[in-house]
Amino acid sequence: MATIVEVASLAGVSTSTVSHVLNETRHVEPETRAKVVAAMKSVGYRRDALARSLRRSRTDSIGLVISDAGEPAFADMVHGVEEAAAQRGISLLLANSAEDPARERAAIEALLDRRVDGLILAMAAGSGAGLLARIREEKKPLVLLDRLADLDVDQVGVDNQSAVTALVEHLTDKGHERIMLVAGDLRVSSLRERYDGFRLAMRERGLDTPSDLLCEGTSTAAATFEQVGELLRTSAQQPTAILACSTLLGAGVLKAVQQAGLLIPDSMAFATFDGFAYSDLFEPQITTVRQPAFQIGEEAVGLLVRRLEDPSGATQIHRLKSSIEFRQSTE
Amino acid sequence: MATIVEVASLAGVSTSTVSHVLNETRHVEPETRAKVVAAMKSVGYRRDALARSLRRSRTDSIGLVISDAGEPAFADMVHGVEEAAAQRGISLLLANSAEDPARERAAIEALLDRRVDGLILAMAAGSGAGLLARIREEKKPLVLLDRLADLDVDQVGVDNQSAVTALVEHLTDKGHERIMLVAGDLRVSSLRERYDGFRLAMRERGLDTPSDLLCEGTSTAAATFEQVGELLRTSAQQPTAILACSTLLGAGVLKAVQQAGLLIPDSMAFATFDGFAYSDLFEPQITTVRQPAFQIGEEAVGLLVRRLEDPSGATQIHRLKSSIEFRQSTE
DNA sequence: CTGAAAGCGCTTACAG
DNA sequence: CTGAAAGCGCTTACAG
Repeated sequence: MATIVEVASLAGVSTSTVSHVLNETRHVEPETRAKVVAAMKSVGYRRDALARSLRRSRTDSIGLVISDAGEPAFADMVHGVEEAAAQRGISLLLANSAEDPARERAAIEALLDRRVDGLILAMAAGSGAGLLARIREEKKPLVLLDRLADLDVDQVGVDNQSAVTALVEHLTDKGHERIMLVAGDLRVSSLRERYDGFRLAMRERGLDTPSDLLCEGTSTAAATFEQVGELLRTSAQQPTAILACSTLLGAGVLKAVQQAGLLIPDSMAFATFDGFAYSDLFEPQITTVRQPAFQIGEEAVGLLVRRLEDPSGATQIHRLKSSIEFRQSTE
Repeated sequence: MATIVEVASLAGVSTSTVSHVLNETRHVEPETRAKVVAAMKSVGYRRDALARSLRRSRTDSIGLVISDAGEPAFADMVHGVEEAAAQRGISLLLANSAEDPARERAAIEALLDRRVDGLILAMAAGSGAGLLARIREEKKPLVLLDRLADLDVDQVGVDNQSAVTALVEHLTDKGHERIMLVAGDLRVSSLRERYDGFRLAMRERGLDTPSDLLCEGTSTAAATFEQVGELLRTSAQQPTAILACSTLLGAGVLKAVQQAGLLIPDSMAFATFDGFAYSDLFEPQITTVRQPAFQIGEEAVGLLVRRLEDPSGATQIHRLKSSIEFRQSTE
């Protein structure tokens, strides 16, 4: 690998000059510049971003730690982050915590070691408050993604409250009063928000949800299948509708409903958050809350970049609007 | 950020010693070590991976450039790469070319600037041979992912030939002779292999596929929908089965089939490569070739690491086996 | 068993 | 308009 020194000596100039033509950071006489450019060409010069970063103490890279690379919504967010970063000439370091706080911690430490300019984080379900304190301690710009926290930190997510309210309104309008909520792991803030929003919206309509219509704590499709199946078999008050709070939970519910021999929508209405890819091609067609996952990712980069430019600006918390696709499953 | 110098002076030792306790790279007296460790704790020392990389001329990072972050199979491969890299303490730099050779080139240049130890690449459809030559020129270890090339480079993909042969065998056994192939962009090597494999397998069974049963060149679901719809409307010899070579193509086909008022499998058999997530929950249930995408990703990291350890070893080309899920759509 | 010092490849005040 | 030189934070022969 050729270095700036070789280029300089070949061109008969100082390394300062080479650096300045490289960065267009001070005027260089056209002839001098031409010699430098020619020298760079001839040795196949490529600037070492590491050395540059070391000297400038910024890396033009950011770290993204997501909690569950399996969920399609997260895949779209990663996609959005990548796109927005690339547009700005920022490199993306990706890590997946797989909902494991220990892996999450390790990933973040590795990212900090690499001196990323900032972090975007979708926290693992069980991760403690210590983690964020640690990042703050390092004074590293941080944006929370999808899973928000009640803290003074930049964040981007979706408006879970209003989405779940709209869904409850839709279902109650259709005459449903016994709605089962399949909520998932309530340590995940987005799921907690959907859960709380659901109960609030129900109460506002004078409806109370008995505990055997609240299925929470599962975090795999298989476990959800089991638990929902059990509830459908044993519950004194059978639901007329089921609402799942993520793709994975929805998959478990669908399987349980099918096994119970229930038909959607005739014997059971069903709606889910996030939903399935290309689902309009298949039966049953399912009412789905779509979060703008790609844009959430883009927005996270936007916030992070803003923060890098203005470290002391006011904290921003963005909640993008979900859209609801009303389909046959709740007809 | 505390540096090794501060730690050294606080502990009353040289920076050499600090470095050696950090890396456990030579014996240090227990007492000395204790002082160093205490000093590191007290200043909250964190090693600068950049400086370390610069000095050692290796970064313990790899770059992954994929061609289409939208396809679920690629999402799984990324997932596998991330997992395998993390296990080895390697950081992952992710970029998406979105099938655009210019973006691909830019991404690779950025990665090379960052001195990644190696590259994993799923080439964009239209990317020229120059790209690989360029990487070879830089003597950067490279593994080709999913989209293989007829070159002396480490590669991991799937055995498209045998998968498509099995599918053709399955369909012809069911009595299908007029099978439409929806092949996609034939500049993509995996799609080319499926196309060639299909024609070969058909010929071996004494079947010739007329050109109006060969749909190729589309690379979006929308374009595929249009083109397949057109063929279904105009073709002299209507197919009794359709085979799609990717998820995206399959989505276009399904829509066209539905619009044509054809029922799967009664009036049209259908099978696809890659397939849809959770598709066993929905109707119609579709015969699908599943590639082990996650393992392909893991394997790519394995090959790359092997190459880093043994730069002059023999080139390895791994083709993992796909599995075929036979479902109702081809009954 | 430990330290002094060179050097990785850049950027950037400072000087002329 | 350009150059000499310090310094970013490490690792690692070399020496004792």
